[in-house]
Amino acid sequence: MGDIVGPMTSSRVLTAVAWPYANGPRHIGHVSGFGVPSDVYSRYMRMSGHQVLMVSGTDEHGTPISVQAEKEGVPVRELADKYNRVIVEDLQGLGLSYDLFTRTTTKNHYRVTQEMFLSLHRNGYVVARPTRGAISPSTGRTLPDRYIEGTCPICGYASARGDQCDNCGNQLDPIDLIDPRSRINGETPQFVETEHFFLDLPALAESLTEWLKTREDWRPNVIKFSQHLIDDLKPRAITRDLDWGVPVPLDGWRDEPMKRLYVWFDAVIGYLSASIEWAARTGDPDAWQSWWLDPETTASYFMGKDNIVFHSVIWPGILLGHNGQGDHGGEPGTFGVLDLPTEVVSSEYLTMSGSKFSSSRGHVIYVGDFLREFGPDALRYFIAVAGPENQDTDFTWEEFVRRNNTELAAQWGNLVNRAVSMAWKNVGAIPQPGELQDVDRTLLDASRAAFDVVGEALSHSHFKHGIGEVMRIVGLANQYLSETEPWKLKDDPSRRDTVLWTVLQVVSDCNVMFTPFMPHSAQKIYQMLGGEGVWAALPQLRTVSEDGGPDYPVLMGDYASAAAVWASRPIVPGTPLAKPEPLYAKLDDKLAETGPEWAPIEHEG
RNA sequence: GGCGGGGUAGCUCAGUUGGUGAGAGCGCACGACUCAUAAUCGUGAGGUCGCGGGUUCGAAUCCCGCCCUCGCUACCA
Repeated sequence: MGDIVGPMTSSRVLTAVAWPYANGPRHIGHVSGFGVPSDVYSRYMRMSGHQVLMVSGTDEHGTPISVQAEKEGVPVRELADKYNRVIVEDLQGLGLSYDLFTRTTTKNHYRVTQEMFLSLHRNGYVVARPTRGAISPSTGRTLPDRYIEGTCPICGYASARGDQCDNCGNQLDPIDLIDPRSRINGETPQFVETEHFFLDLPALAESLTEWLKTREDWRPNVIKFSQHLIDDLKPRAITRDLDWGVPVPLDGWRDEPMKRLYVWFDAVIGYLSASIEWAARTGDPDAWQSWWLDPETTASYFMGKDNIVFHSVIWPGILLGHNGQGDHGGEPGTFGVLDLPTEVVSSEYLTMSGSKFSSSRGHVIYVGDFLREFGPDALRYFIAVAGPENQDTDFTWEEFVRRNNTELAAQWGNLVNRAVSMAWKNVGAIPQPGELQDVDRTLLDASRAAFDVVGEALSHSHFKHGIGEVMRIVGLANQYLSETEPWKLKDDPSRRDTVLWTVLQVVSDCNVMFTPFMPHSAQKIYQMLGGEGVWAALPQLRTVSEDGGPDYPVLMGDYASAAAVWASRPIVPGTPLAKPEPLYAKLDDKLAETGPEWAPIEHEG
């Protein structure tokens, strides 16, 4: 059995995955940033014996969802329901193994969010103060800076955004714009004095700094960016003038129709509320505590780089304040002394033609469309091997077709196919090996050694390195077949069977190591080699109820009972084999030139 | 403007704490094999490691300056 490598000695792992925003369907850039990496990590951790709790949900509050609802002419809750379901189905289709994927519009989430707020308030880390902000006169809602445009007071550019002028690059305050107007409906914003609650980050700065000093193994961009932010913290408003969100649970505020908690304040609390909901749904309401109150638990957060500030500063600040561990102390809050993040893993951006995915510019490939045409493992493979792990990465159909056809299908799929075919044709079962030769042992040793190398890489979220090492073993196995030429050993069946057994064992090993990356095909290969039952469990879509609230869909799954273990699994000679079917379909080269109908490549002209 | 990431073979990228003659895949050329999804295996061509200085016995790898590019810049999510 392969050792659990690296510093991961704790047995419990909390995988906290960024919450997709439910104002529309998600594109492949989103899932390449948080979805697939967090799932590969969680599946690996489960296979190596850790108890994993992987939670997330759709983020459904905030101005953009209200705006989108008006645009579509539906009530805001209806809009949230619609995109919640679309996103849930996309993530299920990808095979992301959430222990619970829920949403922020549950009663449970409202309760947990309000308790967190109250704990912070009691400890004095949340304070009310008057502030001036823009609102829409027709709706009374907060108008975020970027929803305001006008003429730049510095350069005279007519379409400057409220926060920054795209023409001269200067940072702006929306109140300084000449002739300001709302980008939503063109009306003139009203700048009003209003009272809001602020998270007192300066009162948490010292504690945050001390904590951040202990975080040494984060990706460099995350740690540097965070340290820089902490040098200059200002109090941050955590309420908005809005009717869509979690109410402020204080007298005088509770029934105020236009005061709600800021969407980001409630969204990060989702990690905790989802854990609590998960515990309740599994019949042990206190089970979440093992992942939140035990400092030995590893808590790994996954997100795109635009979310770093919320996970490395704001959320830890909220936790410290709740725990009474800020610069002026306090009492542990409602939920006890909660663990801060151990790892904050941030991805860069998947770009298209060098720019961010953008639905408004037609630069978008939706997850649902992609899955319908190509299936989950082709996308998962691509993201793992060519995703934006360390730097912005351009998605091209040409690259996707090439990776799929020459790597996934030709190198790995064909190895499985040729090995199983030969054994099936000659023996009809997994052959009985004779005495091993050096060439056999060399390949087997390389394959076994890879478990530690790949495991080490995955435990540190080095996905490209991990999957590259597995592909290297696949290459060694193809070389091995060229050298040993089992198809020429008809007059030496014992040697032939030894070679076929060897290569099948290595196919099995590679399949174990590919399992976190491609659970769907891993299950098929497992069965192809005689395995029975569930090897790599997939998430299930369930409809659940909540007292006093409407039913809603969630993803859950019974992953612990799956057979997958991170170790070489001895294949059993004599196990009957069937004629194999190709696992990975090759794509038409024309796709590389034209793109699919639903996302055609635009040629310049 | 400030901060951060990149700039390595035609393309996409690896290159741990500076050290044997700089790597992989794809593409290209030639060859081998024919079990397999016309897959696989071998050989070869091809690089001033963005530019200019510096530290060092020695730098793609450290320091300084510059150029190009992408992103972030917190009350957008």
